[in-house]
Amino acid sequence: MAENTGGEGLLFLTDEQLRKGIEAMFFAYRGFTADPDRILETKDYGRAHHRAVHFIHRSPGTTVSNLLLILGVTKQSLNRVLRSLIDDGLVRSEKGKVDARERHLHLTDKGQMLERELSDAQRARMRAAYRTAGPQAVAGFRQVLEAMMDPEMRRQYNRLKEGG
Amino acid sequence: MAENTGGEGLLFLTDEQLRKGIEAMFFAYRGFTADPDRILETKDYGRAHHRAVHFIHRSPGTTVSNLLLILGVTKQSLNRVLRSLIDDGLVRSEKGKVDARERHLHLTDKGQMLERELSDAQRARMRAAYRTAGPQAVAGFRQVLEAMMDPEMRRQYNRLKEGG
DNA sequence: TTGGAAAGTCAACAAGGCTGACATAAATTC
DNA sequence: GAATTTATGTCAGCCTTGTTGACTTTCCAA
Repeated sequence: MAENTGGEGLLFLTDEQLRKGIEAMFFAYRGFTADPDRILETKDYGRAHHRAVHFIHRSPGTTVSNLLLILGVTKQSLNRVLRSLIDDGLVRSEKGKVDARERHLHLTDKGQMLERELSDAQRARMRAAYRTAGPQAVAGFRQVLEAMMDPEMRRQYNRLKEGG
Repeated sequence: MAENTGGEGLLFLTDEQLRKGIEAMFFAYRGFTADPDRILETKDYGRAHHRAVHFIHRSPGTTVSNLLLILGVTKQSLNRVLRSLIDDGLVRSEKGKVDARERHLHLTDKGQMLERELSDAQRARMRAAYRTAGPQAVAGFRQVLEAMMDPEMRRQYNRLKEGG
């Protein structure tokens, strides 16, 4: 079957093409989470912990509210996860100095270690995929993903993208 | 910040680049599931039902074992979902003619209707993203996703890709 | 000083994963 | 033909991670 996904600028969006994209997202996301999941399992954490650790690492000193926005879960759900990370000494929560209602979140050294382990694994897979596909494919990959986001999430993504 | 994701064939895989890819996957997957999730909510189904319906539609007459392979869950987990779909008259389960131990799964008309509704929504978003990003980006998108899959999942994906 | 925002907590619930144990029918092997 | 294996289904119980609702404490700002 001729794929016709080439760069000739034609529209080619058959249902078949779109379905393949949908299934690619499904199977790829499984791969994407597989390595961290294996690590987390050995440590009695889950994906929710990974996400929190990732974004705290990404934006040290971020507040709970901000994290809620990014993760898109309820504070009760996030709190449960943060609670265990704080109790286990991976995350430090500090009262804000300008606004003392806010809690600013940081990874401890122990938290950094877990983050490192998880992101090393995830980056390794991403790196391998990027190498296999090549730079041009990577640019396209990012473009399509970005276009697939909800506008609000795209805002969050771009905010993070430019160091912040 | 110069992005340097262009097509000049150099290696550019900084941790920063990889992190962006990781976050793009995270946020994009949220968008990817958002529309079906909204529809499913109104019908008291979840993502697990969507996945079952999708792959039964995709491979009519598929067996329970095959579905287990593709979805990567336990039979107990799948059974709970199939049970409700069968009881609600969306899926028909038939004893195999050559091997009567197997159950062959089909969508009923009602099941086809739900599948249509869900996939229309998901395709609409995918189509919009593809249009925005352009054909060349789409090819790259698919290449990277494919490279990101576990080998076993890539096999499943390719099996499905070529009608079947 | 009071209203509302930020955060935390308790309780209860649901979806959808998981394991383990067991049942049944049918196919396959010995 | 008997024994074993395979495909499926089901019961029971557990876990994670999401949800809603109610309530409190803290504290900024009008």
